[in-house]
Amino acid sequence: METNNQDLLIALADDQQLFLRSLATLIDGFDGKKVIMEALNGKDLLSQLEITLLLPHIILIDVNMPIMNGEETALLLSKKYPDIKLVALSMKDDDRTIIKMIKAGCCSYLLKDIHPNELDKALTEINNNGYYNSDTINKNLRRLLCHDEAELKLSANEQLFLHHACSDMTYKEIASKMCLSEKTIDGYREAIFVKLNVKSRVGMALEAVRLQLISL
Amino acid sequence: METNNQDLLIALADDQQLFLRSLATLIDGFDGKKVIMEALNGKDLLSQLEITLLLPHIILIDVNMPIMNGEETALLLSKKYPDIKLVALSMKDDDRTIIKMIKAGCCSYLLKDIHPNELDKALTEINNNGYYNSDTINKNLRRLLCHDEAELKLSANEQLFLHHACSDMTYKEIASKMCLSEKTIDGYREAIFVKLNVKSRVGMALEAVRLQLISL
DNA sequence: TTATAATCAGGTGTTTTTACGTGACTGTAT
DNA sequence: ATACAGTCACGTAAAAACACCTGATTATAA
Repeated sequence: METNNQDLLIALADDQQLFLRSLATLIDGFDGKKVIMEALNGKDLLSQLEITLLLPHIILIDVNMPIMNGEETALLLSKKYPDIKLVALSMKDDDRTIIKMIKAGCCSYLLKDIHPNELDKALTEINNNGYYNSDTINKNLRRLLCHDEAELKLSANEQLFLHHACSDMTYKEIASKMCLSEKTIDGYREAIFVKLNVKSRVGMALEAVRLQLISL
Repeated sequence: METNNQDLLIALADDQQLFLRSLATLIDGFDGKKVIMEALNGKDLLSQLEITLLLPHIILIDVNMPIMNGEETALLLSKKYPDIKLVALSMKDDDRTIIKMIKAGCCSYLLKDIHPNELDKALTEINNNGYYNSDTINKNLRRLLCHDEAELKLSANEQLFLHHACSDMTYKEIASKMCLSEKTIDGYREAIFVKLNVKSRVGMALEAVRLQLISL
């Protein structure tokens, strides 16, 4: 692999192989930009970074990956390689995800349906200024950061309960599976009803899916 | 745009612009293959086809698109342009979606996480043989086509009920909203429980989301 | 130390959901 | 005409879900 001293070096992490390889091809076509690393998940990316002699300047990280997702990956990377600029890449532009990735150390959040020209521009700006935010994301950012404290916090047990609750199991069965009293389970239920602002188990389950607290 | 007489001409439809353009770049790099059309949705694709003088040999269609989704698009295309080979492109490999797209006229179903080499091979084979199916899809195909008749059929009222059931409303409220007896509603519930093979309203709601009978 | 919050657990009673059986009324295909 | 599938409706009883209350324990902060 030939690289120029002047090149802006990029690493990619995305579980969709076709997109990953395509994007690499596209970026290699950009002026002065070179993809030096392609990973299929966060773990893959980290192990590649450990053995490489040539670190990238910018890493594009898909938010939804198996094995190690975007948030975990970004958190680890921002600690271990604070000089590398991290960019979140996602299909969705929901508030919570954006906040999550920014807090995890990303200096930008790009949607997968942007135009290649904007990506090119974004990479250049991130290299020059250290950040880039698309208009659509930007206009919400202040509001997002203000509401940051209103974020949803579930305890470990509440999260586990929520997962079990998104099934055909009864609360009794869940209590038994979690080795807790039915009444404790009932407490979790009430707490989550309030936090998610719902009035029934169905509402809770669907809201959990919407907020991506659980995946289908 | 320069094309060679020998080139295999490809059209693409995908709502994620970055993927669309990247994929085009990738495919253009394949030997003897040329992307001559890129559309962001089914409607866009159809209107481009109507005004073009140069029809593609193969069209890659994303299953999930806004405005006009993959299934509708494939159905229309296979009627209007029976000579063009249609290929479904999707992130998910769930049975129902595959069946849907094959029935809509696609001669192949490819996952977005395949390796570029396999895509290249697939395109060549589709041009030569008229079809291509990846191993993972292929091994299920016979089973899928057998179970085809077991497809899910909900009456209009059952569908409406299902939508209402995916909310915080009680069955009583749903009955009132649908101007039906609670007992009738109860009948819908039982029928859908059997059809979706679930044992509770939560299971029903989540399964409905999984099967994309309802959207969030 | 006291206060504060988080977690776990129990009690009581109501409402909702679920299971199962029955029958009437359509339309329509044989 | 008969048989069949689909829709709507009612009844009963048990199980599950929900609301609102209390108190014990533990950890952490003021």
